[in-house]
Amino acid sequence: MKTLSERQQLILSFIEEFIEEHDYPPTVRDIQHGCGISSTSVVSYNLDRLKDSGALSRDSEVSRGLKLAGQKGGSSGPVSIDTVAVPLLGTIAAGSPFPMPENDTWSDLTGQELIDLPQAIIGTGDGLYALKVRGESMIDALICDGDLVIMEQTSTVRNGQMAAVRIKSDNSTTLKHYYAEGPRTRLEPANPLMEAMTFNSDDVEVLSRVIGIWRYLG
Amino acid sequence: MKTLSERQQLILSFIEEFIEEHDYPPTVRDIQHGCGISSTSVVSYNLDRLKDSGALSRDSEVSRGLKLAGQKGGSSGPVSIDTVAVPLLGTIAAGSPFPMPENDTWSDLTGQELIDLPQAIIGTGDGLYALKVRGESMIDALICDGDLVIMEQTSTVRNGQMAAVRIKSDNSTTLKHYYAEGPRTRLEPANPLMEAMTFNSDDVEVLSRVIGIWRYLG
DNA sequence: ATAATTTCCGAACATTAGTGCGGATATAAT
DNA sequence: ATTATATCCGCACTAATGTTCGGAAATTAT
Repeated sequence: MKTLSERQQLILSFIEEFIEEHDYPPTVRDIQHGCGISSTSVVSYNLDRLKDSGALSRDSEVSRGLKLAGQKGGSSGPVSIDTVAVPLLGTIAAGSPFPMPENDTWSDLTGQELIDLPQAIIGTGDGLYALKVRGESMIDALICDGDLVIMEQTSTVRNGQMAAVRIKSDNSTTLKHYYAEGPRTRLEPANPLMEAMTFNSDDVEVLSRVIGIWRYLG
Repeated sequence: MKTLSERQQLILSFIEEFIEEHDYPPTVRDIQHGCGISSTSVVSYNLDRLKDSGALSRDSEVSRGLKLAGQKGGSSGPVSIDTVAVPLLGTIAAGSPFPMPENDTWSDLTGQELIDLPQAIIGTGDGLYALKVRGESMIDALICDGDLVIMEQTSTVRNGQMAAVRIKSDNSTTLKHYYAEGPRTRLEPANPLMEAMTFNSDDVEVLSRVIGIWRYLG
C-alpha cells in the first residue's frame, strides 16, 4: 500500500481532532482552512486518496460525509465501552418534595452533574436521571444514605417493578414495588421482612420507575 | 419546561439512530423525511425546542451541527473510555463458602463474565471483582437477592468501611461495617436499625473490602 | 367562548459545501 | 532532457442545507 503523503496524514489527524471536538465531521472547507490548503479541490483530491487507501470512507455528495476507518466494528485493541450520561437531579430525603425532571430542571441540564453509567447495564439512557438519597428514610426499600438511585421518568410501571410512588392522601413519596390489583394498589417494600400496604388505586400516583441503585463505599 | 412532545422524542431517537448508522449527524431534511414531517421549518422549530430543553446542542448555520446531550466525545479508533471491566466470580448465598479470587483465577479471566463499571465511581479497578447475591441472607446489610457486590481483595480495611468478614469461630461470612477497637472488633450492619456485634479481633478475618453495590431492576 | 400560546405548514431565500475542469507545479522514472 | 505521474491551484458551478416568514391549525389558558 502506498504511504500517505504528509498532507494526507495532516488531513487525517485534523479530521480526527475535529470530530473529537465537535462530534461531527468537518466540511471540505473546514479541512482546507484547518490544514492551510489553498483550494477545496485539493482537499477533495486528497480525501479521495485517503478513501482509496482505506483510511476513511466518504459518502459522495453528502456534507460532512466522512467516517474514519476502524471506527465501527473494530476488532483490535481495547474494547470500547459505551457509556450513558445520566443527570444527577438532586437528592431525596424524607419529607422533602420528590425531584422530578420536569419543572425547568431539564433545561438546566448544562450545569447538572452527570453520572456515567455503562450502557450494557443501563440501556439507552433515554429519560433517565439519578437522585442521591439523603437520610435513612428508605431503609425499608433497602436503600440507605448516600445511595444513588437511577430512575426513568414514566407514569406506567408493570406489576412488580419498583417505582417512586406518591400517596396523594398523605402527600408522601416512597420507593416501593408496585402491584396494581384493580381498584386497589399494593405497595410492597423491597425488604421482604416488612409488610405490604394497599391503597385505593386513585390514591396512588406513579412518578418514576426505579432502574437501579448504586451504592459506593469507596 | 414541559415534557418533550411525541414528535420531539421521535426526532431525538431518529438522530440517535442516524448517528449510530452513519457516524455523522443527520441534516434537517434527513430528519424531515425520517420522521415524516412535512416541512423543514418544523424540524428546525423542534430542534430549537430540543436545544432549549438541553436534549441536544446545535451549532447554528452549520450543516449537521447536532450533538446529542450526554454524548461523550470519542470518534476514531478503539477509544478506551473510562470504564473498568470487573470479573464476576460467582455468587454469594447464606451458608455457601465465600468465593475468592484465587491466584489462578486472575490469570484465567478469559472465560469469566465481565462487568463494566464506570471508572469515575469505581477508581482504578485494580484487584476488583464482583459477586452476585443470591437469597435474602444479607438483608441486614441492605443487600438483597440479585444485587451485584463489587469487592476489592484486601485484608486490611479502615474503620467504618464495609467488608466481607469471616467469623472463624462459627465459620460464617457476612458483609458488615468494620471497626477495629484494640483487642475487640465491632461489626456493624449497614442497617442502623440493627444491633452491632463485637468479637475478639483474632476471631475476625477480613476477606475483601466492599467497594460498591449495584442493584439493577430493569 | 375567546384569547394566548404552541406547533405546523409551504414556499421561497441565502449560505454552505461538494464537484468539475483547465492549467500550473512538483516529483520520479526513463 | 523528456515523459509520466502525482499534487496543487483558482474558479465556477451545482447540489445540499439551514433559515425566514406569513399564515393555518392545534392546544392550552382565561
